[in-house]
This record gives sequence, structure tokens and C-alpha cells, in this order.
Amino acid sequence: MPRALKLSSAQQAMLGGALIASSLDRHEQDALLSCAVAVRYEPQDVLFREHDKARYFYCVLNGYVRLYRGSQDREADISICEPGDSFGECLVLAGEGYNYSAQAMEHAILARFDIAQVKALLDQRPRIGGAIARSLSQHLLSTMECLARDRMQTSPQRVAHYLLAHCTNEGTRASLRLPFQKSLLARKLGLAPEALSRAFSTLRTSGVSVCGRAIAIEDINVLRQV
Amino acid sequence: MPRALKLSSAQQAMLGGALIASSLDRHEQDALLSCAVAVRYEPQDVLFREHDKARYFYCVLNGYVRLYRGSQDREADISICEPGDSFGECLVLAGEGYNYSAQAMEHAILARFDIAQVKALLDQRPRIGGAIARSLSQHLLSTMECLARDRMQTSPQRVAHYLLAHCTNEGTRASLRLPFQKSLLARKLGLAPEALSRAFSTLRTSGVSVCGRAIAIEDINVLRQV
DNA sequence: CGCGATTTTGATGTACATCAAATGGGGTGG
DNA sequence: CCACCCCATTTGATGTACATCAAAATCGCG
Repeated sequence: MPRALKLSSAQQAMLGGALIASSLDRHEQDALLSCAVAVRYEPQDVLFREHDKARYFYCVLNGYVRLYRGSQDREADISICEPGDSFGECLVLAGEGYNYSAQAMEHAILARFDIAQVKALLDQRPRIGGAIARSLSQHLLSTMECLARDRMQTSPQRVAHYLLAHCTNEGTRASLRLPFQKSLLARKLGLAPEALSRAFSTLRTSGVSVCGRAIAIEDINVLRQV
Repeated sequence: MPRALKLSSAQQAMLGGALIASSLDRHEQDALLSCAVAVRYEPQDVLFREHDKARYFYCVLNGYVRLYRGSQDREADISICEPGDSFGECLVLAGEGYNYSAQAMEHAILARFDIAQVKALLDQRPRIGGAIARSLSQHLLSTMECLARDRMQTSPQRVAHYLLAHCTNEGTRASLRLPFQKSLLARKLGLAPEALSRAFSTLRTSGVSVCGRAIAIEDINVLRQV
């Protein structure tokens, strides 16, 4: 268990802009943030495991966190959380234990919210329930989209979609830098690392060139065809 | 567009017990239900399509509704909604258009909620936001579970899990009756109908016997091994 | 009893996992 | 600054799960 620190004012500002708090007024934000502390994890640290009693939910301030199910024998990633994303907030409303495990990738700094405190806050500040609902809506939509893509698209198509969704384009040309290792991207897309590598090489014929974490796209419209 | 009817008192009672309203007090329930009417669809009717402007969300009273993405060429089911399940409620909080299409299976009766009215209600009755959050939590958890299972388990394992989750057991023996066609179950599990059929025949060696929609399980514990 | 729809069965193809080995790249210590 | 090592990634060979296509079989129902 890492040590808990007070949230710095920069961290508070960042949380105020995160989806989970962005629809709240000043007072409500303060009330919600009063349930939170900052915690820091080392790469590979496990925050909690499936079925653990749930005391906290989190919002990522820095780094990345993977949510996954299964034991070391056979694991499946459910989601990769980036700065601004929250996870476990559904436990404020329902459930006793976590439904998945969480592991920090790289060094990660998180805001940790005490579930019992937030629960107690719901009566005084009922609009916080709405804020949580907004965050859950977003999660639900992206999880459904992920499920539909897994079922409908091949690996090159899923990779192409990821690239198009994350690239910054200058005209018809575009580029991006992966924010994390390829093996993590592979798991996010539900692929083995080898399959991601092969998907990239398939996409070479569609004008995608990969150089380490830097990726260049010759023509966005060609990639959209895939 | 089907004609809208007032909710009968039996339907109102059913909705009061559904997840989306069950945490609300009398007045809040009445307020929420005042945004709803009953609508009836014929088998195969499409309620709405992906990207349509979202005016309503729904709660199933009778029958089944499938939520899916993609065009007729290539479709993937996201969820099969049963009586008591709601869908589209995330649009009260975020988004303009539907993110998936919805189609009635068999004859279906639904409660149809006007999104704009419910949105307006959120300020007066902020705890309704919490009620929606509870419903969304449940959806999110089940969608995540579905995603994880798709990625981790083979078809016989997913079928076995469905059976164990839905059977009524008498001692070590158990049985169930499928509430809908096998082809629908197949889509719910992300399989082609043929694959479901083959999964059942694989499970015969684990003591599962299928006779039309009636299914008998010789020994629950054997099936859990799968 | 017979018809259409659903399900099963068989044969084949494809996407992706898995295992094993080669390649490459970034950081450390010399 | 360079050599080396470790780990991430790529590449190749093979296996498996499931989709797809094409019948045959069965079910439900008039």
C-alpha cells in the first residue's frame, strides 16, 4: 500500500477538468475532492485484485493503468485507463468487491476516492450521482464499442481505427506517437503482441510506417478504407 | 412508429421494481414514470438505428430486444435486453445520437421515456441521476464481463457459463428452458448459430442434454470444470 | 401430412494464438 | 564513446477456434 498524500492544487485542477467532476459546481467539486488523496504506484504494481473488498475508486492523474480479469495463466484486458479516466466508480452505487484487477503501467499517480465517504456524500449532494452517471455513460459506450469491434473487425481494422482516432493530421497526411509500449496497445485491442506486429506490417500496404513508437500515415483516406 | 399508450398500473408496478427506478422513493418514481408511455413492437421491428437522433430511452416490459452495431452485411450484437432491462438511458447524460441499433425479437412491449423530459427532471429531482447511475453500473459491469469472456473463453466455456447462470438446480442436477431461439443466444454469446450448436454437442460429454429449448444438466460440478 | 423455418452436421477456409528463434534498440558500465 | 546486455519487437512455423458455405435433418404448425 503506497502512502497517501494531499492532492496538490495542480492535481485538484486536473481533477476538476476530468469527466467525473466536470459537470459539478465549485462546492460540489470541493466536496467530492475532499474524499480523495493522491497515491503513487511503481510500474507493475497491482492496485487491487478481482474480488477484493472495494474501499476505493480511482482517477488517473499520470501514467496508465490496465484493468483486467483472469489469473496469470490466462488474462484479458478490459480497459487501459489514461490520465483523466476514472475506474471503479461503479462501486459507489452497486457491489461489494472489485470485478477486475488493476495494475499500474509505468509510474502512475492516481487520485484515490474513499467509496464510503462518497456514498455518504450522495444524500447531501445528490448531483454527484449525476456526475458519476456521466462518467459511467462514457465508460459504457466505449466498452460497448470495444465489444462490437472485437466481434466485427479484424486486427488490421482495429489497429487502423486506433490510429485514426489518435493521430494528429496535417491535411491528408498524419502521424502520432504511441503513449505506451506496443505490447500494452496489443492487449488493449485484445491481441497478442505478435498479432499487433503483423497487423502493422499488413497496414504498410495502406501507407502506415512504423518506427519505434513513432507512426506516420501517408493518407488518412486510404487508411479509412481498411 | 407504434402508437403510444398510457402505462397500465401493472406496468407501472413492474417498472417500479426495475433497476432503473428501484432506488427511488414514491414521488421520484412518479415523476420519472410521468415521462414514459407504453409502446408495442412486432417481431423484427427496428426501434431505432445507430446515429439516429436520440429522443427516447426504453425499459423492456415484455419480450426481448437486441442491441447491435453494423450494417446488414456484418452485424455484431452488443446485448440482449430482457424484461426489466433498460437501454439508451446513457443518452440522458451524454450524446446526441444512438450508438447502436435496436430491434425487437418476438412481440415486445416497452416503456418509452422521453429523454428531454427526464433531462429537465434532473434538476428538480437530482436523485434520479443516481438511479440512472445504478442502472449504468450494472450495464457496465455486465458488458465488461462479456468482453472479458469473449477474449478469454472458448465457445463451450461461454455456453457452460450461460447455462450455469440461468439454470434452476435441484441438488447436483439442474435444468432450464431457453427463453428465446438458439440463434439469438448464439448472437448474445458472439457466435455463429452453427458454433453454438457445436458447443452444445461438445458439452454432451460434460452431461448436458439438449432437447429443443429444454436443457438438462446431469451434474453442475462437472459443468463448472469446463 | 407436408411446408417453411430452425437447427444440426459436414467440409473447408481464415484469423489469430502460440511457440521458438532472430533482430533491434536503449540504457549501463567500462 | 563504445561494447554489451536485456528486453521489446519482429519474423517464421505451426496449431486451434471459429466463420462460412452447403446440405441434411428436425421442429413447429397449419
